[in-house]
Amino acid sequence: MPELPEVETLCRQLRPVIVGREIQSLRVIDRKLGHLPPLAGREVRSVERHGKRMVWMLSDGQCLAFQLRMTGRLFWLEGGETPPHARLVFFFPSGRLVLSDPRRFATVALCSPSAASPVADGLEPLDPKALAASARRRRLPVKSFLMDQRAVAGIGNIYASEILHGAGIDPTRPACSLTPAQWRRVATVSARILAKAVEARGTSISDWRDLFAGPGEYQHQLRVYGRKGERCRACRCEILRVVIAGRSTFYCPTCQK
DNA sequence: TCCCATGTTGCTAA
DNA sequence: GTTAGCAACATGGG
Repeated sequence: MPELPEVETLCRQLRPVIVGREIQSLRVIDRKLGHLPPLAGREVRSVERHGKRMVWMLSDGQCLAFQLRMTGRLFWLEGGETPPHARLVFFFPSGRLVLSDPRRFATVALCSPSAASPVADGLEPLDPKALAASARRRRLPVKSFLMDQRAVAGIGNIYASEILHGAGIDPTRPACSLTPAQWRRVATVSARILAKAVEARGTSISDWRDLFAGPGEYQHQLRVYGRKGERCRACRCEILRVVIAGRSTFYCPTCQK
């Protein structure tokens, strides 16, 4: 599923295509998405992102929030084709935007034009002191802490493993046990990895595709995720897989302490 | 057939 | 209060 870099990729591709354009009509294919208010005739004023959530600001003051969850995808189509698992279609003058979602976990809902979220977004430079402060009483594994959307917005299972490898930190360490220097490493590495993943238009491990159905390229730069039994590119030791809070976690026992 | 899956929420129990 | 564990959501791929 899309994490921050994948959602950011969609936002960047979507802006030139729909910002300033009017939604002509809407077709709800999957009733599980629930009731959507009338949107026809509204113009999309902006496309924003916070963490893994995409938000459209509309000309009537409403905000529409997308949570793609595990398998939600957005595709821009100008021809007549319809992708598999289409759940929702926005008709614009120049084409259609389709929400495709095999597992049907994605949500679309109106939200209030909220003030800035108090949670730092992973693409912004993280403040190591603030990270340390919010982890001060958290004994859960630092990997789970990084994936807690209330701590940092946007980091999911793939990038949590990658960031901790880059920072040289054992993912099972209690969050409260990291030193200030280690939080500085986390802050620096996190911004660098997420930015590089955005540049690469995300990670296509299995079936992530961007707005134009193109694959991302960051899977070629992964250091640990999905590499159980392979060798660490830094020290040649074997990459291990462990389960933390029910999620696959990959790390190098030599590079990460 | 079984196991796995890039997410989130809510419950239970320690 | 915190955390782990589990189920649920629902489907497809290996």
